[in-house]
Amino acid sequence: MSRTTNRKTQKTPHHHGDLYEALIDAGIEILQETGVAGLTLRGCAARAGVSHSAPAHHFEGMEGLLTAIAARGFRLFTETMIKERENSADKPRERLVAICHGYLQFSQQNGSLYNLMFSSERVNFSNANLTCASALAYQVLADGCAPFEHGSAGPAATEIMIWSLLHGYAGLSRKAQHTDQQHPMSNIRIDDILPHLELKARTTKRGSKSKQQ
Amino acid sequence: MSRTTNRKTQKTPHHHGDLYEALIDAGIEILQETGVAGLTLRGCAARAGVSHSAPAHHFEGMEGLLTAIAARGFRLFTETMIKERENSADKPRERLVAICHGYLQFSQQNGSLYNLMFSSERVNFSNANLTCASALAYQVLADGCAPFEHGSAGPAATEIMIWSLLHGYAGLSRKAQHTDQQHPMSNIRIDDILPHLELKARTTKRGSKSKQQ
DNA sequence: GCACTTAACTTGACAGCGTCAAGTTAAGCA
DNA sequence: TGCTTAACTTGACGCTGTCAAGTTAAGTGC
Repeated sequence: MSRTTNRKTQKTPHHHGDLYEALIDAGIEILQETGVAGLTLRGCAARAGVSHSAPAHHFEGMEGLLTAIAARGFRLFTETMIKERENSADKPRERLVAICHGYLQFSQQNGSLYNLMFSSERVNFSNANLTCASALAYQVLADGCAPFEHGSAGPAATEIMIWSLLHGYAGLSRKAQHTDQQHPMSNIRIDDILPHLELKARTTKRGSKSKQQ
Repeated sequence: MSRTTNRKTQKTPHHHGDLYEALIDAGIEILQETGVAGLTLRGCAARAGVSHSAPAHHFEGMEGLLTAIAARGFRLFTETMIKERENSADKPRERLVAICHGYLQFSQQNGSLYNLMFSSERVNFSNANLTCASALAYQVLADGCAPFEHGSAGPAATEIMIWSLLHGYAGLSRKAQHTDQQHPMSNIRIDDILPHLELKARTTKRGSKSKQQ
C-alpha cells in the first residue's frame, strides 16, 4: 500500500528505496519511545512499512540491527560532542569541559540508545562499521585530552580517566533517575568533579596538535 | 522426581523447600554461563527442577526475578569490596585502593551480573530489597572516601568521582574485552589513574570516623 | 521489447518466550 | 478426618526471532 509515497515518485530503485536506513530510524524512534524492552525486529519492520521478515535481507538478525543502531548512535554522539566543543572558547581546558558536557548531554537525552551503545551484550562490537564509528567518538575525546600533561603511562591514561569518569557518571545518573529515593548523585554536577582531576595544560611544547582549528 | 534429595530429608516445608533462593541461584548460574541473553524465567525454573510457571508465585514476573538477582548481586559485590578492604593496610589511601580493586575484581569476574545490577532497564530500582542492598554497597565506598578532604561540594563529590570512575572503567574494560581490535584501554590499569585524582588525607581532625575497626 | 537473473520483499510456519487461568497437590490446623 | 490455603502443574494465549519457500520488481543481455 501507499508505497508510491516515496520521496522520489519518479524512480523508486526497489520496493522500499532505503530500507536499511529506514529500519535504523525506526529502531531509534522506538528506543526513545519505549526503551530497549520495546525494540523488536518486527516492530521496526512494521514502522518502516514492510513485512516482519524484510529486515533479514539487510541485517544479520536482531544482533545486526542493534549493531547498526549502535553505530548510528556513535555518529550522533560524535556530532553532539563536536558541536559543544565548537561553541566553546579556544582554550584547552574549556574545550575539554565542553566535550564533557556534550558527552553527558547525549547520554541524558538518549539514555536507551547510549545504553545500547555501551553496555549491551546484544551488540557485535567486532563489527567494522561499529568499531569505526566508536573510534571516531573516542578520537574527539582523545583530542580534547591531548593538550594536557600526562603521567608516566602516557596520554592513554588521561583519556581513560576522563572517558571512564564520564561513562560512569552517565550510567550512575541515569540509574539515579530511575530510583525513587533521594540519591547522593542528584546534587553533584560534573563540574563539581572535573576540578579534582589532575589536569595541567602543557605550556612548553607548541605546534604539535594546536594546528587544527 | 528426586524431590526428596533436599538438604533436610526430615521436613520439607513445601514441595521444593526454598524455591525463591533456588531460582536466584539458577539465574546467577545461567547469567555466568550464557550472559543475560540466555536468562529466562523458564530456564531458571527448569534448572531449579520446577515447572515453567512456578516462579510466578515468588516473583512478580521477569522483572521481579531480575530485581532479586540484582539485589543478591549487590550483596556479593559488597562482600567482595569488604574482603579486599580488610586485607589491606590500615591507611586511608590503601584502604580506598583496596576497595577499588575489590570493585573491579567483582565487575570483571561477574560481568553479566554487574551489567544487570547497573545498566538494565529490566530491573525495578524502586524495589526496597534492591535499594537496600545497593545502598550498603555504596556505603562501603563512601566510608572509604570519608577520610579524605572534600571540596566545597562536600563528601558526595568525592564519592561520586570515585564511584563514577570505577563504574566507567569497569564498563569500558568490559567492552574492550568484547572488541577484536586493540583498545587503548588494554594497557591502562586503574592504578595508573587513581594517582591523578586529587585525594588528600585529612590530618587535622581526629576521632570522627577513625573509631571503626 | 522480451527472456533471464537476481535482489527485495512477502507469506507461512516453527519453537521458545512471558504471562495468565484453571486445576492439582500437599502442608498446617481445628 | 476434614478444611483452608499456599505451592506448584498444566495448558493455552499472543508475541518474539528465525527459517524456508514463494512472489515481485529491478537490472541486463540480446
